[in-house]
Amino acid sequence: MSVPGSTATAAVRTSTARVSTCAVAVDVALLTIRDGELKLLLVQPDSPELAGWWALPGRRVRDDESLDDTAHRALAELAEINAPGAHLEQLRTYGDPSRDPRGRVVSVAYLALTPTPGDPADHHRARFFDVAEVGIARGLRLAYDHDRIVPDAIERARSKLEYTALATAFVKEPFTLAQLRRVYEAVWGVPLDPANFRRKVVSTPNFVVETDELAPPGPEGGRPAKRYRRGRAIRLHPAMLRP
Amino acid sequence: MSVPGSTATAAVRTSTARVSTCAVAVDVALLTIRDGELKLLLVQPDSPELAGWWALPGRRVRDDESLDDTAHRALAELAEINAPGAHLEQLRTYGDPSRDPRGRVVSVAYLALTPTPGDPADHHRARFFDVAEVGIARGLRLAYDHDRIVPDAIERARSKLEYTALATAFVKEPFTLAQLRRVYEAVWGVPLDPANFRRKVVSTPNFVVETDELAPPGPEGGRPAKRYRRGRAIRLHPAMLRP
DNA sequence: CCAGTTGTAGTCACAGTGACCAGAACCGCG
DNA sequence: CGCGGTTCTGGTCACTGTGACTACAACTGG
Repeated sequence: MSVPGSTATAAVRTSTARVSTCAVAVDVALLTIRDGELKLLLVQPDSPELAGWWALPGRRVRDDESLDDTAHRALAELAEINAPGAHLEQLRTYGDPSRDPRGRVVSVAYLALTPTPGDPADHHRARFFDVAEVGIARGLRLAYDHDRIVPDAIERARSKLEYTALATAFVKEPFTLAQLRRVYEAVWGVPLDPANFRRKVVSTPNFVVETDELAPPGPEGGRPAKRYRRGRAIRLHPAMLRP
Repeated sequence: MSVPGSTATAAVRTSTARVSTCAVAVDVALLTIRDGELKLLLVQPDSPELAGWWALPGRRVRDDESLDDTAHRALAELAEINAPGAHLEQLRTYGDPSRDPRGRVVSVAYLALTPTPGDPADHHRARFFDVAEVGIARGLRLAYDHDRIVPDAIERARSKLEYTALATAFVKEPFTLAQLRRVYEAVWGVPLDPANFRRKVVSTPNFVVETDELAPPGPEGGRPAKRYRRGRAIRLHPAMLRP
């Protein structure tokens, strides 16, 4: 029951002995949508012994830097992605003592969502991968414990689409409801009925706000679609449950 | 747009310079239900300059210790609570550079839920507080940034009761549906209709499993209630939304 | 036995949703 | 120009889940 090596009386003393100052890092799982598919940003680590492996962009935390700043810096330095407006939220912290073979590193994982960036990430050592590829780990080797972080990030995104207005973080403003629907379809991996989706979105208060603009039809033709902007709603009431 | 003091070329080098190894701590927000009210465990910090203040039980992470182990150790050492079966989950990590005046400490906050423990926590420097007291911070001084962690913990518990079977973590097995209902009422702070609550719980697959035992009526009398055990469901489909 | 309390079962109206269908507004082509 | 093909938008209908409520069951103490 009780923890070995400690007693209640010893606990009263200020505990500075036997306490390590481990390194703290931030790893970012950046998701975006490209070609109608959900994509994950991965980079090749610096370490020569990890050649051929891929990893989430991550940086160690500097002493004067907030965790959010470290996340932004990791994206900027490792993938040249500067998106100060991107949605960024903590996922969870991975602190297993053996997760990094080079020593004790506690990693704060972040989830980032952006509209498709202008392809600056395909430079040097950063690429977007289809999440289906990563999920089955088909030949793709993920470094450290990032194969545990990635599924958590994807599941977080999938579930947050249900009860928050987070889907709008994937599209540039203004957007059509079809674009927003394709976000849900890509993240959830299921087709949705356009009419029911529309009814649900416009009936949810402050999810999106209508503009008077029209979007030109795509290459397939079709009726022009109204353009919308993000509403001020954070949570959706009631939620939009996946089928 | 770009991060000051860093360039893309500098990023390729292995970055060991300018990186701090900050201290990592775990703080635990333990919630339980006593006298029909939601209670939060707080302790008096060791530091003499924090006399009169209260804080979440927290410990620094040792180098061979997982974060979960540190959370259990914090509860054991600071409040003599040894509950290996208690529900424990990460809340989020607080890493603002100025959150601890004594230096850079990154804190991984945990949420813990237990059935009412046998009052061992009222010893030396640990007490349960009504969350209403803490919420309004009525004369209660919370150390560090724990006044930010506590509302996050309470809100997490409230929302997780909606879409997970977590309410059963607050009651000892076997339990009656009235006990389970009082969990929801205490955490959400609203009364629920007994009949509708019952219909909802038993119709949700694998939320609870019926036994053939009966619980004796309480001091107010009344019909004996059937006893139930936790089902194997983790998530509730559909969710039990708060009114 | 009776009033009070709690647990359990059922009824009714209503909101939200999935599965459709139909029309509106564009496209390219003959 | 008409016409089929496509997408967007509005509507109907059946069904589910829920809130409000009533009724009954099974115990208590006086």
